[in-house]
Amino acid sequence: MTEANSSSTERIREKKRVFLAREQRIIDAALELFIDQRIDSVTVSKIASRAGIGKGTVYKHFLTKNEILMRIMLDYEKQLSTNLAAGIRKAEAGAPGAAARAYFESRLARPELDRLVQQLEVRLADAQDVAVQLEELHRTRRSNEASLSQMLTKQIERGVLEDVPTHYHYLACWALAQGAVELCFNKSWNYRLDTEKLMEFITGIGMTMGNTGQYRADRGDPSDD
Amino acid sequence: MTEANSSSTERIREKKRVFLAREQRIIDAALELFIDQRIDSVTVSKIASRAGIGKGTVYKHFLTKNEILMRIMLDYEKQLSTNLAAGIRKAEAGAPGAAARAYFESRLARPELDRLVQQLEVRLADAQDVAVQLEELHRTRRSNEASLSQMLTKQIERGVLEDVPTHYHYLACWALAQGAVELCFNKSWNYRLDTEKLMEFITGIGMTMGNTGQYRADRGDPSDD
Amino acid sequence: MTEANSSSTERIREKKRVFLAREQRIIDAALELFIDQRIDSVTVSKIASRAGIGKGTVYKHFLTKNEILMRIMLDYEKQLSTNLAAGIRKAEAGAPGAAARAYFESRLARPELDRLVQQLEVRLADAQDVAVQLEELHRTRRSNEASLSQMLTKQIERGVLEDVPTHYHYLACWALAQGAVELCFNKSWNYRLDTEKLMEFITGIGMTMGNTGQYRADRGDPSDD
Amino acid sequence: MTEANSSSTERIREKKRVFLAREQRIIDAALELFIDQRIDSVTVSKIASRAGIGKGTVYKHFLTKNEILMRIMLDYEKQLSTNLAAGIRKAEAGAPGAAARAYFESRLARPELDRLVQQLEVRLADAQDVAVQLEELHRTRRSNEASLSQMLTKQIERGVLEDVPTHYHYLACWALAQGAVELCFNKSWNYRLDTEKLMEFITGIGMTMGNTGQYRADRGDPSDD
DNA sequence: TATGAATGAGGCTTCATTCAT
DNA sequence: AATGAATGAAGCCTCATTCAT
Repeated sequence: MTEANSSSTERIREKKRVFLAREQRIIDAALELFIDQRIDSVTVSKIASRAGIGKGTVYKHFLTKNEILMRIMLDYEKQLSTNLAAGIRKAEAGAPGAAARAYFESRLARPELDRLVQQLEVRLADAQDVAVQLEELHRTRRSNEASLSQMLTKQIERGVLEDVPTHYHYLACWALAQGAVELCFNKSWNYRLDTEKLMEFITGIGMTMGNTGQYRADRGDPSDD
Repeated sequence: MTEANSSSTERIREKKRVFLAREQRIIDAALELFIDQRIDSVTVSKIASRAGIGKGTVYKHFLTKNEILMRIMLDYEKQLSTNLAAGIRKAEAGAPGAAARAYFESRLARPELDRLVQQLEVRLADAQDVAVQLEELHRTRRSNEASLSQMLTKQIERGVLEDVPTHYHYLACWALAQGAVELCFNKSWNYRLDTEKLMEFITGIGMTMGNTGQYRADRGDPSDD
Repeated sequence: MTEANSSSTERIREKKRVFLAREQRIIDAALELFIDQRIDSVTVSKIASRAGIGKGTVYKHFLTKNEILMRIMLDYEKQLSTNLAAGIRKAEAGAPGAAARAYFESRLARPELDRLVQQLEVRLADAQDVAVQLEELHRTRRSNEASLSQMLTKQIERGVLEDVPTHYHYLACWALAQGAVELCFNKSWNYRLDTEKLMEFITGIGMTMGNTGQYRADRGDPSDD
Repeated sequence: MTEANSSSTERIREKKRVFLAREQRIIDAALELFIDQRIDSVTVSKIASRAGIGKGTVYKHFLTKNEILMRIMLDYEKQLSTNLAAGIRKAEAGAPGAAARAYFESRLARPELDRLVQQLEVRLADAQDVAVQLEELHRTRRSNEASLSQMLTKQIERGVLEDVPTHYHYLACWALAQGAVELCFNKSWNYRLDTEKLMEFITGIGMTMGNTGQYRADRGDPSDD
């Protein structure tokens, strides 16, 4: 019996594993398509076909097309959140600017993905389905604010940062990162080929923006951290 | 005959005037709708109806729907370009940061419009029709680069700005402005109500970003300029 | 100018006429299909194709498929209501049973249509679109109740009908007519070929049901009325 | 061996019992769902899930979804048939109207179920699968006609009923019952709350419809029979 | 010249049924 | 034997664009 049980349990686990793997295949297929082509030219049919499954199967995993988009956003946000948290810890351990650096590097690591998520968010803004999940996403995002504020308050007290509401600092960061990502793809400018150095320059700005100027934050080689 | 000629000429002119006025009405109607509601819920029908004309008439003015979007972008870009040029002149007349300020203020004057144009650009990126016009738009944009570079080079020589390629400076500006606009509408953050002050703070950053720190750029009351 | 005006007016009228004619063609096509085959095997595509127009055109006339069904119901109900009203007038003019006869004859004139409407009603019962129109239909129906009640009250006072709430009488009528229609199509029974006489028999019952028995209502030749 | 055999037989029987019990669970689940919600919103999935089994298992019991519907109809018809037979026996034992009463009471006992069966029948009318079973259902129904006719003939001879073909009498009954059931659910009328009394009134009509008027059939307390 | 009715490709979603495990 | 993931046909609806009047 024990053997039978364990084998049955294992089979169930195996099934779950396969199921989740297929779900990931759908996500991956969607991602590839979204990055390859215009968002609204990506249809459920194309996603299914690229994932190598039938159209109907997609709906075993996601209730609506929007849920696929949502899932991509949530996955991305989770990763970003983790990286930011690590950066905040470093910053509190005495490396001012580490949080900003972590944030920028995380978002600029795969700018095409970051940009995709930005665009998905616009598209899902008014979607009735996934409205709940979207609100949850926003809440998740805001949940980082507390620790950010705490860290920034300390730096303001130490005179490193300008004495403005803490959210001025991190929202400015958000904005610059957002724009930096967009910059990577803007047809007007991307004929420039030194994107990497440019992004480093911008990251540097992100790390020192709002500084009082009494101290210069470390803008040395990123590999320092 | 002369009279007849002139009256005929006038009649033609009048016709042209009416025609152009209607074209503007179409653009205005489209703009209002785009800002009011989700971009892809704006149909040619709605535009025509709000402009007070028939759907078919729209196609006497624009070959495709995309051309309307294109036109909105071009009009906006032209205005922005004018404002920036004025800023550059001021900057060369001895007000470092004036160009950046002009740029930020121009884009942040009607952030909803700026954002709309950003989104339209994404949407038109791969459109086959209007591809030519899009390229023209990009060229227009780049045409400011020469004067910007000239101005920035001077500031670098004077030691005001970091000695990096000039486009680093203005692209960072572009990015921050881009993100600032997006910030105004992001659902995660816009529960903040002091948008105006925040935008001022960011404008200040935009004006000093990339500064060497030897000099502090004017960040005083905007009305100073 | 007058001529121009009148010709323009006429042209507009002509257009309206053509438009309405096409609308009727859609209704007719739908009706034919609904009567020919199972209700849910009738698709918008089929309707359009039988009406000789494109699928999209249907949606110029009706917002949803359900609105087509609704329209069929409303048209039918209007006719029925008119006929019933005439019957009530006759009854009040001294022909007891005339109302019931009018009602039965109206519904049994085209039983396949009456049955279709019954089925459509079931199908539309929970439809979110057309919910308003459905409620209106119900109100229209009920609006006949007042005059029916008045007439029946008189007959009760004269001792012709049993002294029960007036709606017992007309609802019983409704039920019998409803069932009679269904009877015409029931596969278990319709091997009988004397449908006409059977319906006459049932109409007779409808006219006398609820009678006290003191008087025998006229059940003679229908052409008497 | 005998023991082994008997135990094996028992095991087979047990299996059969379990199998049939599950089949009943499927039927019951389907019934509950059909009565709860719109017919076409009931899917095989829902049925299986409410029956507490897997979707695939349903297809071990029924070849198609339609067969489930068919089974519901057959079960219902069987019950109705039994009740009617009892009524006929009573009528022949001297209680004219007992058959009609039995029929009405049987159908009006659970009008929602009766109505469901009516609707299922419409839906299955042209189904290719179950066509055979449907024909069988019709035959079952008709099989009552012989005894009904016999009984009615006697009553016609006794002058109780009008001298028309016997099927006129029972088909009129069928029609009234059919309509009465529909009446219970019609949205236009069901704001009335005295359904029970109304149904009694209609049952009374059903019992006397087609009577010559020389005798008044018993319309007293139902519990008399 | 202005119009708007007509079009139909194409998008999303549902669900009865199959079949490998 | 029981399961439920996979399938894909088919339905409804939208909307940019055309063209006859």
